[in-house]
Amino acid sequence: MVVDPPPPKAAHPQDRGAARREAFLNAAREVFLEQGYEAASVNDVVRRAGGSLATLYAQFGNKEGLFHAVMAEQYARFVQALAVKGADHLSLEEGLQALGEHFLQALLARENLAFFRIFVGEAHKLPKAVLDTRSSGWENLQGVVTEFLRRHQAVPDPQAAASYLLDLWRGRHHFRAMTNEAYAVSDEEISQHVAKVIRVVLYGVTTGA
Amino acid sequence: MVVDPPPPKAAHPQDRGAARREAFLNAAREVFLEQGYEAASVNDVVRRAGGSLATLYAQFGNKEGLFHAVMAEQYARFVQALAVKGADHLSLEEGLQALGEHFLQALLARENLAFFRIFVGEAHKLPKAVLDTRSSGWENLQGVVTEFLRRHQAVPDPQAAASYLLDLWRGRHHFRAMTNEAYAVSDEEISQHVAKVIRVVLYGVTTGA
DNA sequence: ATAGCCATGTAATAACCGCTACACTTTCTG
DNA sequence: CAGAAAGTGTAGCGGTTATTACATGGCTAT
Repeated sequence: MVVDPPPPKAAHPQDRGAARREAFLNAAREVFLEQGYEAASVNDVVRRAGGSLATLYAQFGNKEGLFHAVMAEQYARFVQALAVKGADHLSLEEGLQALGEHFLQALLARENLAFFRIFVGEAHKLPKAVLDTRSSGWENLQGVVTEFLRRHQAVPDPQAAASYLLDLWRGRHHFRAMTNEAYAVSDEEISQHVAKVIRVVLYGVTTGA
Repeated sequence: MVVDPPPPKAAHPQDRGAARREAFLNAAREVFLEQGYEAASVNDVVRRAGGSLATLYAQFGNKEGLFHAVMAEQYARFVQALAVKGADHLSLEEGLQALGEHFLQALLARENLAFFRIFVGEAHKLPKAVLDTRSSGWENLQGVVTEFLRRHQAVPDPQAAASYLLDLWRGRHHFRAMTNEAYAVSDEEISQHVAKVIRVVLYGVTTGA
């Protein structure tokens, strides 16, 4: 055996490092999302995650690097939660209803609300890599809704209508939920709100009343 | 002169104290709005305002008290900026246009955007006195728009239509402006956006396209 | 003028912060 | 099994923080 298999070498240390990294990220996510960037303590993260402070600094460089990693991961989760594929075979109203409910549920999920709070307050110190793809999830969803409207030939300007749908779905609850942790919306309320917005956008305010 | 005039005694010290308080509040507003609560330093506030650290603590108790005072004042300013009286004699479209532009200009003003950023991130540590009246400005404006629509008998459900107008006016720009300091909207864009939303809500998506 | 009051300026306290250094143990590799 | 590499624990450094204490100055009223 003069030649070892080139690719499959050093499996364990990578796993070990990845496990440490994941533990750090999980603890850091808790701390950052519930305390904010400035109030969060790196020592507190290590205290919760176990392991050593030195290892954390070896992996993320400094506090800001850890914060960036947490926010990038959290943003990716949110985008993935938004990405929904089904609903193509549904009718116009049923499809929009499914899209809208899924969208609003994601927006109002506790973890994502905490993420948005930090995001709004600390956006100025996030790296461009996160900021540049900032609106990709949103525009992606808007594209899905636009395409759905276009396929059903429901409105003359699908792009504008999709924008109105998303803004109205979000408008009523998102800001209030961000600024008030006790603000709760039941599934029924979400469902009815989504349905009403659909009627208003598709058929005008006279039908929605 | 055995009896001095009871009310008008000690005029100067009150003025002096009020002037000190105002100087502290102005400096604190700058510091808090541009640095956030945690990153802000009380000594920095005193350095900018002049005066003494001891007097600041005598007036506001501690850092949180100073923060509460700043946020309450700033919120009052925002509410007052929203409160617009005129536009009663205007036509339906012209009146809504004036209301919408005024509303969006206030929402997107630099100082108010900074206020919202702190408000979203730090709402959990604001006193109830501020939080309870949190939505009063918004609901007040919604009431004005509702009344305006009702007087013109423009729609069957003025309350719902007013809600849609406000959500759509705000939706497109507010969140983006909060998370991106470089996000700029020209007066023309605001005017056109407001007008388009009015057409959509009043006459449906078919006309707005 | 004298006594009292309040603002001032400055210094000190005590705690916590991010971060680094270092000696030690564990784990993997050749 | 020897040695390299990586993880661990702790202790400490330099700095900043909110907050308090205190000695000093200017003002008002008697």
